Amino acid sequence: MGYKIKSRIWIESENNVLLGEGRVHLLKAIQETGSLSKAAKSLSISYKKAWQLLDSVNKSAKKPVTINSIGGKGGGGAELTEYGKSLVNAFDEINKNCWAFLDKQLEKIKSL
Amino acid sequence: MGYKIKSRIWIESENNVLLGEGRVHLLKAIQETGSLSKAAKSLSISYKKAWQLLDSVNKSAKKPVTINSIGGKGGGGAELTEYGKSLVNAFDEINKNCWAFLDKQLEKIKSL
DNA sequence: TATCGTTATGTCTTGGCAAATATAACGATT
DNA sequence: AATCGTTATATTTGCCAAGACATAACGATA
Repeated sequence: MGYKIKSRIWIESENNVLLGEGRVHLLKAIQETGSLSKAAKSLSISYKKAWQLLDSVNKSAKKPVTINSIGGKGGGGAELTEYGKSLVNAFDEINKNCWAFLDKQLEKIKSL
Repeated sequence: MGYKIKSRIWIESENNVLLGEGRVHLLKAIQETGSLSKAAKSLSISYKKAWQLLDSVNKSAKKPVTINSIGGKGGGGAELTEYGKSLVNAFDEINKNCWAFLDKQLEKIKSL
């Protein structure tokens, strides 16, 4: 019965997308599973798409966001760096603040 | 050399999109040109796309946003209602406020 | 050195959306 | 009733991005 205000935010670095909601979801899934391929499965996206996203994040960031290992015990894996974790946390916080801010602004529409 | 934060906001009503940036651009162009077909040309989108967008806006809104006339002098035309004008103004204001808010939040990323 | 489950890429196919095209309906003006 | 530039809508065509598929590279372990 009411209006809702929705938003999507993202962070760019030198005209490249660094972080958005999809990328943050992926980073969180990597943190939980310890592997890029498992993260892709848990998000129901192809491994290729996940890899391209992560590659783009790491190329846009000033410091590495993940450490990826190939081969070895278990075949390899991926994990977030401390920098990556703090980026994810900062993005989440900004996003939540933005939602709260927009909810207040919505009154301007409802009163019309 | 710096990070930028970007956003896209939109307003939904009963799970239908009422207003977004594209729709607001279209409404402004209608206001300036007095016609949906001229508005479509000025935005370099097809007439069909413009018509579908406007139709969706009018179906989602509680009151008419435009008055469209078919035939007659000049073939017809479209113009914003007072309600339509106030919706556009409210959206613009919310959007600008959002940008300013996010610019402040960006410090949380820069300091990492 | 054979195995294993990853990361890292290239290629090929397809489904859905956008654009182009066509045409009907309309009504004030002449 | 003929004209005109719209609004309104259906149909077809074309294109691109996402997905499916395939495969190479890797290195710890045994």
